[in-house]
Amino acid sequence: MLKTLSKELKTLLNKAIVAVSSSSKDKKFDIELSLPKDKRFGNLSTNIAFQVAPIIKDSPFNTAEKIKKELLNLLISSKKRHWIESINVLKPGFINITYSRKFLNILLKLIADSPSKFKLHNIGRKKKVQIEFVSANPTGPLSIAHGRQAVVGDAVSRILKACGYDTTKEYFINDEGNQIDALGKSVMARCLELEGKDFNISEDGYQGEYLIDIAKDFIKRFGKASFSKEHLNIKKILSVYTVKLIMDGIKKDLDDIGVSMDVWFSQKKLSRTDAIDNVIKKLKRKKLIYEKDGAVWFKSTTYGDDKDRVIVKSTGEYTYLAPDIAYHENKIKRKFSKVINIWGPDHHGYIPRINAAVRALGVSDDFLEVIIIQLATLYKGGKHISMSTRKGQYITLRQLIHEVGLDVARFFFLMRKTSSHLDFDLALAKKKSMDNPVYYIQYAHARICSILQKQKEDIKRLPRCDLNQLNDARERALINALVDYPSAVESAALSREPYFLTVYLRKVAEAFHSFYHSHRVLDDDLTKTAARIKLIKATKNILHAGLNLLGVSSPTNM
RNA sequence: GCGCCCGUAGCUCAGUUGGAUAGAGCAUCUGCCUUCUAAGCAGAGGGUCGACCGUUCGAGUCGGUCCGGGCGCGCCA
Repeated sequence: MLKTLSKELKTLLNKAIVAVSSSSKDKKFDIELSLPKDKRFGNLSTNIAFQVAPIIKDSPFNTAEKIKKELLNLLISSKKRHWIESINVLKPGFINITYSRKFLNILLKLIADSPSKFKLHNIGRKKKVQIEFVSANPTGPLSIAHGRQAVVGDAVSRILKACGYDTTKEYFINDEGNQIDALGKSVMARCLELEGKDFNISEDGYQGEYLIDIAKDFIKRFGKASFSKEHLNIKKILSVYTVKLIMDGIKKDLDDIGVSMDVWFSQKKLSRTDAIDNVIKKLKRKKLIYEKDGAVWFKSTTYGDDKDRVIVKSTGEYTYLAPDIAYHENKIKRKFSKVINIWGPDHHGYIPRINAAVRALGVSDDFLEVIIIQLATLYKGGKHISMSTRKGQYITLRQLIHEVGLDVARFFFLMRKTSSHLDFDLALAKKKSMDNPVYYIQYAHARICSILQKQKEDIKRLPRCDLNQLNDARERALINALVDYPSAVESAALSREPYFLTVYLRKVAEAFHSFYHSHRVLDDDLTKTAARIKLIKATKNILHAGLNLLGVSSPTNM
């Protein structure tokens, strides 16, 4: 309904502009109807007069007045005229549109009684979108940084799905290569250590203590005797075994933070096919491959990279780029219309080359989208907690979830723009008080549930609901906040920024708490009660839907 | 040196293709629990938007130069 209305308004505005300025007939204006930052400017606002003013050589304010006049005339013959309360022109030249009471009532009833029909704009149209995220090397437990990537990826996926996209969440497992060999060696060293033999973990090895457990586990299952430094086979088996155990751990960590992947894509399996060789051949045919210094190079500069990249080392081994190009070719073959990669900031230098590769494979510029999630740093009461992966001195994602819980962890990870560093204050996250924005929102939901429960017990029958009863400023503010939901979700979807939703939900919760304190829902006046019950049901549905898109629960009592 | 992110209230941050009086939360201060959850509400104070130029009807937002902070620049993955 909201979409129908805004579409209609845009058409009418365009007609109005043509009427105002006969000269601009061929110029099509991209009219934007945005949510004003303050509700006293109405429900929708447009700055179109600023664009038209220079053309008709009049002030923005006068232009706005002229457009408004035309718009009002056009509206008379529109079926949607009853949905508009007023159109106002304000100071510099904004045109503000306010929904009618009737329209708001229709929306409110819809949200309260059949939220599934209060549709989000179907901007996705079932387009296949793949979101690849986390894809952490299986060399250790997930870090806080991975946690943020996981939660953002998951929330973006939920939000896109809600907007009509067909999403696939995917994890690329880097289960072969030098790092995996180093991992095997490190576990081998731990095994030797456990047997009291000589051992050393090399510079590029992994020193995390979690490997000791894996070593113990391995010895328990396969016995001691098999170990000596010469056993290369054992080392291989050990790598495979370790990767599997670590991946199990990673899957569990993701599960614990509410993230489930649709596809686990193994690099090793990809390597077993001819995919990598084939894709290199394909690039060769396009004359994008050459040899230099004994290595094979990909001419990524053709597509905007600042230097060409090695894909086969002089040793004959692939660099990481080779399987990754093959992986992206695989994504293309799977007919996704868009692929979103979510990476940590340490990978941003990698974007031009993978972009070059994807374009070399012949898909359009906007096929691949890379989102860099800035780091999340942990604080405890203002003190920074430093971390180092290799040395294994860090707080893992698992420990964090254990300390603050899934809901808080997820919400905190989503609270900031992905391009901003995130300060995660453990002390704040653990507080069960109003400082904690998660509880603030969940508390609103729980309060509503409690009132609804009481209403069920106390009042048997409510009179017919008249939503015009909701006439106080706070009630109207709450209604206005509720109807912005589709717009908030859409902003989050298009910008791939779930934090829009966290901000929006806070606003709704605030409007509710404020309403709650100035009005009793269960009033002696049962007509008022009936209307307010409808209002809080609608609020509950919006809070629930929004929290759900973030993967945060909506408790019925707290 | 090059590239990316950031610099807005004491702290953590919003500010949607440039737009209306620069906003929240925390912290500080003042009020509010005999009535549906006080994990709450109402209100107050707090700003040279890092600096300087420029673009224009209009700049926190765009461009340039500089200052400050974080990260990345492998035949690692």
